[in-house]
Amino acid sequence: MATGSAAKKRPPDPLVVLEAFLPYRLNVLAGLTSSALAQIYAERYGLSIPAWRVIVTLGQYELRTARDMAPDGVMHKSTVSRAVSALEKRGLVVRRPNLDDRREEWLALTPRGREIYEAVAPEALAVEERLLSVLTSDERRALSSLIEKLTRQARLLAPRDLEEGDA
Amino acid sequence: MATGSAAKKRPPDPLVVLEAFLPYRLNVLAGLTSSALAQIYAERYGLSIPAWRVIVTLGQYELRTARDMAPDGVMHKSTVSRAVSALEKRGLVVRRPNLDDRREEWLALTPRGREIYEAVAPEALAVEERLLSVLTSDERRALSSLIEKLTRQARLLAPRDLEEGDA
DNA sequence: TGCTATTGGTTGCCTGTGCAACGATTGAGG
DNA sequence: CCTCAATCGTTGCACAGGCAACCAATAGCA
Repeated sequence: MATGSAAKKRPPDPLVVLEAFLPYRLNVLAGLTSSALAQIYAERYGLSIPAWRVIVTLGQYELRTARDMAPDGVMHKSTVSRAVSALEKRGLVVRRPNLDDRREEWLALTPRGREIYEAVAPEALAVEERLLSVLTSDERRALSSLIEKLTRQARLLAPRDLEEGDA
Repeated sequence: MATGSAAKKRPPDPLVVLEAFLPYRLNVLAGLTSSALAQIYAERYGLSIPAWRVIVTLGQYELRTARDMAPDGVMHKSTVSRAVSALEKRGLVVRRPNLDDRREEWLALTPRGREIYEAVAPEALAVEERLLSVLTSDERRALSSLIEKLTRQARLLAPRDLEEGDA
């Protein structure tokens, strides 16, 4: 009772309503924002998502190793590796050996790489701002907090085998 | 001033801080929730994400065409087509011709398909609930509203060429 | 009735990426 | 010093999925 009309024909009351299902909605939203962004960094600068992330990280930190690009296993080692190779081939990134530990290599933007970074970054921020423009400052703060809480929780539920982990 | 230490060496103040960039955060969150869910429907039932969506949609609507599976271009025609083929081969879905328009076909779950649906759906909902368990009811409502606003806006910014559109 | 445009769905091709195995280097312990 | 385990990064393999060309069926229009 209270479930509305009882047994119209066969469907035993939908268990999952896809359009209301959080993981689905998050995937759709993330996909749409990626599409919006891709218009900038893919179509205009020929960057893939991993490449874009490498560029931004190097723009942010100046000097990093490939390992640092996937802090929490967001990107796979192999994905980073290939993105870096491609960027190196295009002359946007250089590798320099780390003499203290020759297993890893330092990565940095070349001048041309930084040029691109400085061109793309503001445009990307503009897209973000256009996205957020439908929210008030309070809503933005709430959004940020919600994303953080959910991300923390999702990390607990997701399989841990994304490389070693804690400690 | 107020920006902290001024010019340590070269980096001209990071333009984009990846960890604070909304599209990035959304992608990470969506990826993690997908991983958490995949443990259920992939590892335990051998379903891909598209297959899972087809199953859920048919569990919800009982009778749909392949076209209906991608209401807003979230999934590609070809993706749906291949997912349906695979499910048909496994005997979880059947096709029946639509005599009114023989271009399209009706899709429905077989009894075995519905069995799986009824087994997977509650588990998927449980994962969703575990995710949401860190939020209060107020926060859940806020989240839902924020996702909807952002999705609507993102749809405006994303390239429209995902099939025809408006009208 | 014929002719063209549109739509639902399939398939070949190509790219991107996860996985696992590997080589190179380092660190720990006897 | 030597050996074994762990770590950074690369690469071959396989598969998923986007794109575009295509087929079949329908609709619009003369």
